[in-house]
Amino acid sequence: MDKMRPQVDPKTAPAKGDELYIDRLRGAGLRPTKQRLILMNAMFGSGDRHFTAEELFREVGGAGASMVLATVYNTLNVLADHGVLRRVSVDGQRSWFDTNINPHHHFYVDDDQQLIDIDSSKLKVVGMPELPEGRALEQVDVIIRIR
Amino acid sequence: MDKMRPQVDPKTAPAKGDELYIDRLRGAGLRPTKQRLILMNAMFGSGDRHFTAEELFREVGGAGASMVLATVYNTLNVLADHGVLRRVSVDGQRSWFDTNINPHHHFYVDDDQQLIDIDSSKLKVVGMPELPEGRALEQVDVIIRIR
DNA sequence: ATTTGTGCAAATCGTTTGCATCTGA
DNA sequence: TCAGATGCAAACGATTTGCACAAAT
Repeated sequence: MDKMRPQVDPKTAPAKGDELYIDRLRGAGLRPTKQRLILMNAMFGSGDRHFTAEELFREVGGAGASMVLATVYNTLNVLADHGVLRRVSVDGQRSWFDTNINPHHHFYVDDDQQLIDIDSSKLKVVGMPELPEGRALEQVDVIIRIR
Repeated sequence: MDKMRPQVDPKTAPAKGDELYIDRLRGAGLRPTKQRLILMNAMFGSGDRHFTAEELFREVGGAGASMVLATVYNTLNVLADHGVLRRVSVDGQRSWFDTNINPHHHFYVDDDQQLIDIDSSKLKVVGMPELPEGRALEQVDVIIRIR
């Protein structure tokens, strides 16, 4: 089995559409590195989407490509921690990420492990209870599991 | 404690409340084994609660005790699959289980990794969208993350 | 006698970490 | 220059699995 082989490859030089992502990264206080730009392009290049670290890694070339799996994990975590991505917990196994950071909800198709957005204008949570003493609201997740 | 009465190892002797659990297991089509009864007692012995496999394992004696960790995992999975327990996904790391199988929701305190029930009479989801073609509703999870 | 469950250890899977090296500001 | 990123391999934690043995029906 071939090991991941990272390399400095000229073909991965910043593309023209990158200014947007460079700004977005800088705006979050993050350095726009080559790897991050590759990931941003892959993630945000085609509308709202959901993926795991492994999936995104394969998408940008997998083993022997532009970066190492650990970098994908690190980057996704950093981006989620800085509000560029949203983390979604659907199963106890792996972490999902969502390019849509606006409040919204999800269908989760158990059988084919797929996330589908639900606009927050349609589905609402009413009767939000008082939070326990001294706690602050962080996020409301609604996951509708279907099969 | 009564010293006159011969002591029986609580790990091997069915307790008096066990008929209830035996029925509940049989009702779910499961054999009431010694290990399962120990777990049922621990889980359901004190109102609604939340726990991970590891936690429950420690509670019933941990290593060198009444059963092996893998059995706890297997049992919890079987019980959840048969509707005796409810699985709750809050983080991408480990699986939580809930003894309350009635529809209800949760606070999740991020900092101390704690689940708190929210009665479903208070908090409701309105505007449930149509399910995607050919899908059936399985469960609705609302998790209010707080810190 | 069959079927089902358990013990145990090894394997697997997803993810993180330590450290040397590299890179962007 | 120098904090911050990345490569890489090893470590890790949670969970599952394979197989021989034990227990429940």
